[in-house]
Amino acid sequence: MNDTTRESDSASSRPNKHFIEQAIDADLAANKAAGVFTRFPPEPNGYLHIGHAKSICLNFGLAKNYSGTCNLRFDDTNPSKEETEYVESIMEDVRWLGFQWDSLHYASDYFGQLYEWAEKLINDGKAYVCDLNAEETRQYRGSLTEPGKNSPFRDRTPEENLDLFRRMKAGEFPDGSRTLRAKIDMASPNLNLRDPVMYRIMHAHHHRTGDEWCIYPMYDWAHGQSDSIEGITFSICTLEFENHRPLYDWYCGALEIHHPRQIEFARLNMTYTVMSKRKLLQLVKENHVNGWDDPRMPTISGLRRRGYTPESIRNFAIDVGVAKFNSTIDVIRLENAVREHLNRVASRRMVVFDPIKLTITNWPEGKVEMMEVGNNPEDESAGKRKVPFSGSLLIGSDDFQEEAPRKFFRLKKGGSVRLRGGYIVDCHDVVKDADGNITEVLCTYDPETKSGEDNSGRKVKGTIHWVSAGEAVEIEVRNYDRLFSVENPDQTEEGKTFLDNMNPNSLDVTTGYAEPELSAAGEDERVQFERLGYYVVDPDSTAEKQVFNRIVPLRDSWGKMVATGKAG
RNA sequence: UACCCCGUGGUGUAAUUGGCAACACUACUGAUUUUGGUUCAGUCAUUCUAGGUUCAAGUCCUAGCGGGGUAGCCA
Repeated sequence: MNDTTRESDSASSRPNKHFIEQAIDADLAANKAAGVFTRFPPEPNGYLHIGHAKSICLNFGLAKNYSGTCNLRFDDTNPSKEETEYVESIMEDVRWLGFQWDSLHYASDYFGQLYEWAEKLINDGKAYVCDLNAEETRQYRGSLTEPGKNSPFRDRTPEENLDLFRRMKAGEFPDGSRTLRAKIDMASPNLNLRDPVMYRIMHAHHHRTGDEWCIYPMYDWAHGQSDSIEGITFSICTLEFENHRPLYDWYCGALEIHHPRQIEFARLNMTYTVMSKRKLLQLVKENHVNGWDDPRMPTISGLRRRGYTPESIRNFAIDVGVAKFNSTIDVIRLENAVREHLNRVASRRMVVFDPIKLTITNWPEGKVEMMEVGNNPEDESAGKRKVPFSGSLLIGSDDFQEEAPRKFFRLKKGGSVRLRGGYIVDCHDVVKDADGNITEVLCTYDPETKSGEDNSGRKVKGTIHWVSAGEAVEIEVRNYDRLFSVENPDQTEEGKTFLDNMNPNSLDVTTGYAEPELSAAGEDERVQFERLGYYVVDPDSTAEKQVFNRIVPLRDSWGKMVATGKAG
């Protein structure tokens, strides 16, 4: 499959550049930046989700379009939350999305340099060791409307600070007893500038540095400096860091080091899902879903298992745009992106759910005819496959009604329908059980109407899919739906949580009866079940039984007519 | 109630930086169709409000209104 067509992510080919590209163009033109060097800086404390995918596409895309570089850097400054499992999943997800980092880094690689720079700030009188505990620090900080008060330890001499800081590093003090703080302005209207903490004492085991350190840098102290060390020119982050930019700038200025430009954009929000790491973690830990890669999760690993293609996610990321307005994208756009891709590349197969028998009474006893059916009407080069046709077929019970409304174009008693890739059949009778339920539909076929060789001139309103009962292969089908039943799961009534908004019908497991060719589908292969939806082979498949996940259903205008009462 | 950011169709993004409000998606019409899929055509806006500058304002100015963010030793 061609993984690059249709992607208009070349900055030069798109007529209108978004505000970040415009800022980059301006800086490049003014010689304020030597090139476009970006980074994707996740904290390894959870799995990546579709919102991160937007950020990944942005950062790697910018680097690619401007012939720059993009690094992957793990922001691992808080050992109490971070794990190697997450590091590995993140690398896998970035690669799966189709990106390759120019170099791989960890903020923890810079702990030594950060420490040296901290001593420099102490010597310059720009940082001090503070003995206030967490609670006191909070009180001294003031509030949104009131200025803070200077810490009583603010005016220690550089010598005293240096001694104390070295002893902090040496492990002489217990957790939480002291911090190193930047000396900025306790009265600043920007709370981030009220002598922010640079280091806290944490006697914790770090996933990479082990027990080497017992003081760990805060985000603000580590992030910009890491950017600087790597020669990043554009440090792109989400809106909630806007208030941190003055501090980002202050640190680079105080250190007199390479000074990247931080630019903030609005993170992705999407309907019918939650995006916070905390909530995703809760869904996993409390077993509301089957792990991080549950196909209903908005995680990249979940979307991957669901059957989404990297190309469709990249197209989606471009489609939603980049701006500073805090918006919520309709999940339909994500679904459309994968439909658009799969319509072009997925082979069509026939699979019947909830079957009803269709017997062709004028079919030669025991005859099985192999029909040649195109794999993809959108792509002639996809070739054909053979589908067995016989006198004993299965069709979906949805596709038959004994007496049907005028707009019902499927099979009804006394009516006709085209069997996709087969013949036109005419229904003359039904068989019912003792309770009056239809158990079998009796038809005759019209030999003049064979698919591809039909010279009969007959026109029928509808075409339905089918499988030959004798040759049908049973498969397990997992029909997934949205995890939440409301647009904004976070909007809850008093006393309820987002969990109360979960969709109880987000997974429906059923048996499918498939044409034999489907057995050839290998792991990860995506196909369209004709008239139903796009499906992917799930890794739970065994030699005995294939398992398919529904990626997304086809648009269903008949279903919509039924739902809105316009089907009569 | 302090500071910062943001307000353009139902949704999301544009508007050559002061010159006919455009594109995509949804919805609704209709056409085509051996998938009720796909495809094609059409319809859907007092640019948050009020003033001001200007021949001309979505864009500039003033005031207001609305939304989001910020008081972790999280990132």
